[in-house]
Amino acid sequence: MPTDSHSPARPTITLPPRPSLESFLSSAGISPGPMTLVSSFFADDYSPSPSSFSQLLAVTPSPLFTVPPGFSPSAFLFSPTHPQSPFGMSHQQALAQVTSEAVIAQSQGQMQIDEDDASEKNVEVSMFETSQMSNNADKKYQQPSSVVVNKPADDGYNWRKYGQKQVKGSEFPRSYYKCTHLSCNVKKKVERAIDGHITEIIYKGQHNHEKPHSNKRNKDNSDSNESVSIQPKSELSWVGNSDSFGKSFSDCSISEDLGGVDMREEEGGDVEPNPKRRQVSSYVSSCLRLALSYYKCTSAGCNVRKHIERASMDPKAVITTYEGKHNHDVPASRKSSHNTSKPHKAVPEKHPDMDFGNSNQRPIHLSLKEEQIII
DNA sequence: AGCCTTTGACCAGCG
DNA sequence: TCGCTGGTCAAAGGC
Repeated sequence: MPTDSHSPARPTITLPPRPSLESFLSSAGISPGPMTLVSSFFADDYSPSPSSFSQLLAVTPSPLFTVPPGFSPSAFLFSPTHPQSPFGMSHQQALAQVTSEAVIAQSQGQMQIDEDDASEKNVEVSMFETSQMSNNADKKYQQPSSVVVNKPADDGYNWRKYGQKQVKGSEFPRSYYKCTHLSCNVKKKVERAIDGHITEIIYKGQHNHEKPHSNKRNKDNSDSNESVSIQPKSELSWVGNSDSFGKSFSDCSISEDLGGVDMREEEGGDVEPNPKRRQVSSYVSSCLRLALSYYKCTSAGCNVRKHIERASMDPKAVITTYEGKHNHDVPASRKSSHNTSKPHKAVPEKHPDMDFGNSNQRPIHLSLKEEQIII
């Protein structure tokens, strides 16, 4: 049994500053600071009818960047209705650029594991759709597509599925893939949400080769309608239903209060909500909210609720909103995912999602989550 | 023909 | 030791 078959610590990966990303953000007047790159994912199979599948990038408060004064979220939200950003970059291009940053970092082992600072500025990456996005972002965007649930995310490499396992607490199995490249031992696990969307891709090992060129199979992947929607995996347990997924999202009635979308800092946070953050928050809240699915924290006595919604400004964007504050600590087994100093095993859960530890809930959180890179 | 997915069985780790 | 669970193997079949 190879040593990498064990469950090692799942360190939080910190994306190092990368020039292209920085320049991209700086072009928007965004400087490094407490901000988060938020991504809402288009999810076609949420839709009752086939439609395009892509991704939406937005920026909301996060530990990574700061919204400058005068920042206009509407100017930074990329959507099909705002295909061209103020930075001369379509949202697809922006997506491609940002996501490719992550993939490059992953593939080159450049993600830095910063255990000491992980909670403050980590970017957890859970999705890799990037090379395909990079290459075919615009094209993909225009193409109708449906999610092919049985295929892994195309990250540019070729994978062979070698196993599938029913994961406790999930209706969907976990799939195991190996890189098909000769002598490359990279593996990945693909976990899926109850709705069939990929929620987490865990890479194990590093590719010792370049990404394959467009061979037939790869081309097929690239040109296929395959896409995935990935939501950051929850650190808490949630119950709920997704029955409302797929509901019509043509109207944009906003009736819920926006208290749950207050952008606040992590627990302990001292932090006064940045007006500009609120701007983002309010914008997202008032313009994008369409209830799709509701989840409730399974912890006894905890009334925190999570809404997964489709953005009205773009029906393919999925927005997660948290309502309330956890009155309990993060379950120990899940805490360990933040405590990268100790190995831990994956924790079964009923639904994928994100959490913010014991912190105040954030409405939207784009968490690019890279589980582990084992050399 | 080659590569892939599927699927049941097997193995190891852990409580 | 036993049962549970996650990870892997490998045969079978499909594309």
